[in-house]
Amino acid sequence: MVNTHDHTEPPRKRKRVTIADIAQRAGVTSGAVSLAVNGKPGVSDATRARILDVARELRWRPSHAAQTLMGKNSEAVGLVLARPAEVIGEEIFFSKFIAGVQSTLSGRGYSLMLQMAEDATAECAIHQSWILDGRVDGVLVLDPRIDDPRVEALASLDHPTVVVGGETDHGSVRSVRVDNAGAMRLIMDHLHGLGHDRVAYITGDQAFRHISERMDAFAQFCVDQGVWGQTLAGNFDPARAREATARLAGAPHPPTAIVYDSEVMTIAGMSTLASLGLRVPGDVSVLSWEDSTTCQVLHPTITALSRDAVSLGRTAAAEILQLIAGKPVEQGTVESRVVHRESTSAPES
Amino acid sequence: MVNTHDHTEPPRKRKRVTIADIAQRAGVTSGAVSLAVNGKPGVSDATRARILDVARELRWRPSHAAQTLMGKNSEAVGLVLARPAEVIGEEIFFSKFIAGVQSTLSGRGYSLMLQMAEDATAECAIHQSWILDGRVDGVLVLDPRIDDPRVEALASLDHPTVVVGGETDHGSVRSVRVDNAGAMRLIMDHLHGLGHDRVAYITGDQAFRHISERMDAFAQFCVDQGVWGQTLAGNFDPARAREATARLAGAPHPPTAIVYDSEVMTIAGMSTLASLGLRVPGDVSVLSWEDSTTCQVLHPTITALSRDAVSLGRTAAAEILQLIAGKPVEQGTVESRVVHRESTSAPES
DNA sequence: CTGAAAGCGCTTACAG
DNA sequence: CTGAAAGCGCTTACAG
Repeated sequence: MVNTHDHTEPPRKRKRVTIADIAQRAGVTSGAVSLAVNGKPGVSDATRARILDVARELRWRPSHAAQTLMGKNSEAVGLVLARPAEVIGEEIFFSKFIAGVQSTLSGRGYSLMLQMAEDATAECAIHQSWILDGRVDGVLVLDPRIDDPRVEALASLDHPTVVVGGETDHGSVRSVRVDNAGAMRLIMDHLHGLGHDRVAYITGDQAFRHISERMDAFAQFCVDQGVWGQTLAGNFDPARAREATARLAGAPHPPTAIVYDSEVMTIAGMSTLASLGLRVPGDVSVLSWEDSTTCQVLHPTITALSRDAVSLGRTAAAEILQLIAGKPVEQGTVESRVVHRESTSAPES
Repeated sequence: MVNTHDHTEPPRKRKRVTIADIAQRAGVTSGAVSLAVNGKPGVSDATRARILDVARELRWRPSHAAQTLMGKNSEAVGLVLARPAEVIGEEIFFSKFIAGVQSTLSGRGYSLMLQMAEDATAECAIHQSWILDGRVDGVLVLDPRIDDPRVEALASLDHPTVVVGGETDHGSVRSVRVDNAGAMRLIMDHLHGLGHDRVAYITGDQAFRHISERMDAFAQFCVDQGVWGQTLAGNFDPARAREATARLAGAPHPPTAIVYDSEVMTIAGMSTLASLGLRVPGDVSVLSWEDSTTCQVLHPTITALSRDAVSLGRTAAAEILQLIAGKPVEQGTVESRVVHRESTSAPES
């Protein structure tokens, strides 16, 4: 018996539906289909309706690759994280920021391209290849360092770029202004207002521009207001925050308040104080430069600077979207405020 | 005076360097260039060397769009998060998982496409468009729900898919096995071993498969070992965890140990206990199903199930990469262990 | 309003 | 080993 199936096509991947298929079925040319599906003038309403019907029926979807080849936007924004996986996994800031970026992007149908890099050089290389490949329409740069090479490199590519936490407006580069100095003044006003005049500040990595801005503002405030201010340079490492805290607590004349640069550092510091038998806020007030659920539920609850990383992300996303669309950028400002909770009070002595 | 600049070209975007440019400059055809730069046979070593030199000199980079149009892989993996931005910003699991995925992906030059979605239906739509657009080579699905529609939908697309936290191997769909039942047994062994026989479990959202697996294992253990076990269904909301904790604490015969399904819930519960004047672990032991720096630095430090979300992410990424490469998938298992800290001890009574 | 054609930047048979 | 050509799926002038 002859196998009549010998001549059937091999079961190759079901072929993609193209505008040519639609054109054939609708009895027009592929050019007409292109105009119709893109809502451009050049086809009659009747023809357009017929073409759209066929497209729907065939479940056609435009080929993203072909469209990009013709110069269409990729509808994606790039973000490279140049920090170790462990830090990104711990610091609540990153997930909040990304969540904020996402919520704005998703609303407009944009995706986020995310990658991690060893250092700023690798980060640049990734941004560059994404941009040259047309895989992203713009990129977001986080936490510029002092004399950051990335800003320069990206400016020379002349593509939409938004820097978060630096004041670099430069060619096609815009930035989300984060008023670190102002936020530090809010913090110091809060503590000074409560009556503290011996304040310590345990910092993150001062190679970052935002950290150095905070340090400057701290020093400035102390000088202006006659507050005894002690800065202990850290690097976001909780172990180091613990040491610094212990050193301060053991000093002959310890501070009455301590400010920490991150949530993780704050928690580490508080537990150190507790283990040394010091009461918060009775013996020393504590303030965190990052708010979180943990700050709200810990005992005592922690007074924190709420700069709202989620809306920082939203703002950055909104700016890059405007830049991509070629609209004038409404430079967003992210508000910070001090949320007063149990961990700060007037000094007892 | 005649403006000699009238005839200069407008300063349009500097044109892309293509293989045609290389071909012309090297005196060959573009076909030859393609073979040369892709390391394929068909050109002599001398020609190849010359072509590569020119390509380097012209700083040529292949057009990603043109390559995908010809069927090349996109070198990106997709992940859609179907949870509210607030939850993603708070739960440490997500950032750890993403960090883990990234660290494996980046090592192989892959990027992550990330997007947030309202619900599972929207998530499916995004995955589908990414896959059909050829923007991703495979997708990762997190936390399958009971009777999850996503798995079925993705299986029908016949593209590499890895489900994290479900046991669904099905067509082109693989899964990272997370032994929730076994982990719950570890937890209960720990508590039972300390002498607890009245244990409460405050859960996350039981619509998730992984939560329901944990609940089943909890009930099973209690029945088998004669432990009085009380499950209070929650939904990851710290406020709800707080209520549940207060209710338990106020019961006529309260539990001697409480297990929480997430870090945020645990912290909320601990602070509730503290505000009710109950000591941890003196009056009640506390155990968290998610480990973090916070668990390590809180006072008391929190006994936690360390399932290592970072390596879960790494494993998932490794599997999807194998699936994409068409290699047999070595199904990874993520180990869990109970890290014993201060918040659990033998019951005092 | 509609059709026929060129082109985006690459890859891949097919001849020489 | 090398050249000339077709094709991937779209968009966009350019004629009718």
